Parts: sequence; structure tokens; C-alpha cells
Amino acid sequence: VLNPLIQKLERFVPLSEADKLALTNATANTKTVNAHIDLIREGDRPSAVRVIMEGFAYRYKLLPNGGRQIVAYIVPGDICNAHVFILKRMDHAIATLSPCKIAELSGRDVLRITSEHPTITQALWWSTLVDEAVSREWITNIGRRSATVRIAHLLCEIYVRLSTVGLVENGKFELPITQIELADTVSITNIHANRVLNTLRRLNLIAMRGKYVKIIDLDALKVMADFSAHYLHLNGLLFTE
Amino acid sequence: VLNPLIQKLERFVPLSEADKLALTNATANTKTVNAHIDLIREGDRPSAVRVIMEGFAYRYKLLPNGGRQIVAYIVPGDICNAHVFILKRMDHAIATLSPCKIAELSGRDVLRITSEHPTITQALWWSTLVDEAVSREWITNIGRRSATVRIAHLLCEIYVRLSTVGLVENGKFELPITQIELADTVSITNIHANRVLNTLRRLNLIAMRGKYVKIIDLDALKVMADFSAHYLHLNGLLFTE
DNA sequence: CGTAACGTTGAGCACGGTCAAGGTCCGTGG
DNA sequence: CCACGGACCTTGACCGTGCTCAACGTTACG
Repeated sequence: VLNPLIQKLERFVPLSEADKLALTNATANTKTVNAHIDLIREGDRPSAVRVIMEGFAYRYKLLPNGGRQIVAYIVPGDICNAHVFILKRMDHAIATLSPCKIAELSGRDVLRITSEHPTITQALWWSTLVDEAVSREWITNIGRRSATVRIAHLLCEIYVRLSTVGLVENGKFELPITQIELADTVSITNIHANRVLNTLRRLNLIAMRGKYVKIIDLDALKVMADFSAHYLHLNGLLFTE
Repeated sequence: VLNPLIQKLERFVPLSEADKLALTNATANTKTVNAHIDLIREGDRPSAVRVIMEGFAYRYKLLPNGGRQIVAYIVPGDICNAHVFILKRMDHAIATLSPCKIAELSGRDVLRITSEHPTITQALWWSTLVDEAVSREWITNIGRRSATVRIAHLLCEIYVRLSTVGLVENGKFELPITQIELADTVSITNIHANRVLNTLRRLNLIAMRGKYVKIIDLDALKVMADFSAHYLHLNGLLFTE
């Protein structure tokens, strides 16, 4: 299994062998965390940079009325809190969706890598900026599209992001989220999420059972979702379109 | 009138005289752009970094059905496209709301400043990360709050952000947006935006006429908006709370 | 002083929320 | 191996926030 962080960063720029070695070493030690555990809570002052090497997690915010908004998914290769040295406190929480293997880089590690490997530094910048672009797309998705289209769009995005780290096979991938979590992502109720999924299934666009999603007709799903991968800034390596 | 970029960055970290001088020089030459002009379009490959020194602009995305989602406001001191050297193409457009004075920094300028002034580099990082945090809050705002609360929250945010660059006086500030633009920001129709504004006026929370907004009861507005300025990461300089 | 953009108001409707009930799956312990 | 229980999924009936369509009022500006 390839290192997902390396796989992801190479979507932006090819890394030298020295770059890859540095990243491999820095992420060699992982700790395992169970599913449904808070990795970081809102208001925390994290001290290490965490990278998800295996498993899924999500960023979320809680509201006083008990509501929850999931504001991002974190998939293998993604960095939880690149900003450790800049922002003092977390403005959101992060929790695992499935059991995760997590690498922790100390401040020292990060400083050494970024000072000795300018290409990696650039690639980390790229990663941060892509995260921001994804947030903007989510605003648009939640703000302007119907529930059905929102979910279709989200599935397209996850499909593409997992593809870049080699986690899709024959249109099928693991996605360990419940309908409740899906609903909290696209800002609908779980009941409506259920009905929407049934619609997408009846249209023969997707199959979804337990933790697994299969995209049956990606082209049709993209069309109905108004999806274009531009905002993921993959540099044309994967999806030319 | 103080340089808004310096004012803003000093919310994060104090700048030396040399830092300030560099920023002052870099932003000394401005060009004026009329209201309602696209500064950058989706798909463009911008070559210079633009900073808004005076006036208001916004980031937006267009949808195939003719809809528009405004995904961010750009106020004096904000940077339009800090990512010029990383991302190749714009995934959204930027347009002016009012006549703007805009400073353009060439790649050479930016490289020189960031290499010679590490404090500024840090502050630019901070600025990028705050933009991302704002996006996450907008997702939450649009996804989980009622139309009335959304607008109240947006007004609180703009109030705070304009405060940091000295553009609020006695709770009153310029905000040159139409109800249509407000609606496209919080993802409702302009008709409903109109009704919501009337509600907020009737509750004696705000006064809004033409391009000017006055927050009559900030504390009450914050409470109804579920607003906390934490996500703006102002480092406790302005709003301790 | 005309006209176009913006703001306001009303009536009816629909997407998605709420409430309620039952079904299915799966891990745990007897 | 089965019985229990809890989390998740599914379905139905009803309801409400906010959308649509339409008309009219107001403001700003050439």
C-alpha cells in the first residue's frame, strides 16, 4: 500500500526521492484510533500536526440547538491541522468515522521538512488552498442545489478524492458514514437523506449498502450533480475534461 | 487613512517598521476600478496578487440554472488571490461591489517581501487560514440556521471584520450591497431577504438604508445570530469575550 | 423628467422538516 | 445458538419555512 500523503501531494507536483523519503519517515509511526472518537475538540490548542494515513474522519461544528454541521471530510492523505503554528485554537472539532491510523508530526518534524524540502512546502500550500476551494464549493452546493443534487455532488467529489489516493476500484469505494452523517453534511434531515438515496438508487445511478458505495453511472451522476472537478485543482493529472 | 492591509495583518502579529514600510511601498500604487466590474473570472489564470485598499468586492460562483452563490466578501485589506503561484486557474470569480482602489503586486514583489520579511509571510498564512475558517462558518450558517438568523450572523461578521480595519463608527458602516446580493450570499431569495430585513428592523436590531448599515443593538443581534467571533481568530486583540 | 434598477407586498405553493411507527441489521451476553 | 437491545434504516401523514409569480412603489441617475 502506498503512502497516501505522498500519493496525494504528487497530484500537485512530482516529488524527488529525497522528498518522498522524508515524508515516509515522518509518517512511519502511526497510532490507531477507534471509530467515532473526537480527535480534536473546538477550542483545543493542538500541538502536533496529524495526518490520516488510513480511515476516515470529518470536521464539524455544533450548534446551540443541538444541530451539527459537518464542514469537511478527511480522507487518507489529508492533514487535520496544518495550521498548528499559526492559529491558536480550533474553531471546529474533528472526529473519526472509522478506525484510523494517524501519523503525528511534531513541530520540529514539520519545521525540518519544510525548511529542507521546498517542494513539499509548496505542495502543502497547494493542499491548504484546495481545502479552501472545497469549502467554497460546499457553500455553493448547500446554498444553491436541491437535496438530491447536493448528495449526487458530494458523492462525485468523494469519488474523485478517493481516486487520487487509489481507494476506488470499479467505481466502488468504502464510505463509512451513516445517513445521519450524510444528512448533517448536506444540511438536510436524515429522513430526507434516506428518500433521496432511494431516488438515486431507483435512477440506477448508485448502489449503497452499509459502508460501501458503488457509482453505477458516473457520467450521468456528474451531469445531474452539475459536477466539475475543476475546484479540486488536480492539475489535469487525473481528470482532463 | 491607515493602510488597511497593515491594519489587518497587525491583528495577528505586530509588524516591525521595516515590515510596514515594505507593505506601504508595495501597495502605494493603486488603480481605481468601477463598481460592478469583474476583477477576475472563473477559469482565469491571474498573474498578479491583488489587494483591495478601498471599496468592497465579493467572490462568487455561477450555476448552470442562472443562480449565483456569493462565497466571500472582500473588504479593504483583504487579498484577492494570494495563491497565484500555486493554483493555476480561478475556481470562482471576483467582482466589485463599489468603486475600488486596488494594489497589484507582481510575482517579484511578493517573492521579495516574503523572503525578506518572515513576519509578513506568517501573517499572510494567518490571513489565508482565517479565510478558510470563515468559509467553514458560512457552510454552517447557510446549512443550519434560519434565514433571519443567517442574515443576523452575516451582519455580525461584517461588523467585526470592518471594525478591524477601522471602518465602523458608532455601530454604523458602509455596506454597498443590494438585497439581491445579500440574498445570493445567504442563499435565500431577494424577496425573502426583504422580509427578513423588515423583521430585523422591527425588532430594533438594525437600521439599513441604501449603502449604510447601523447595528442598533449589537449584543442582542449576536445572541439571536448565535455569533461568536472565535472563528475570525483575532487573537483576543479586539473582542475578548 | 423618464427609466431602469431596486425595494415592497400579497397570494399560493412546494421542498423538505417534523412527528410517529415499524423494520432491519448486528454485536453482545446468556 | 438464540434472544435481547440499540443503532440505523424505512415509510407514511402532516406541516411550515421560504420559493414562485405577479404587481406596484421607490429611488437614483442621466
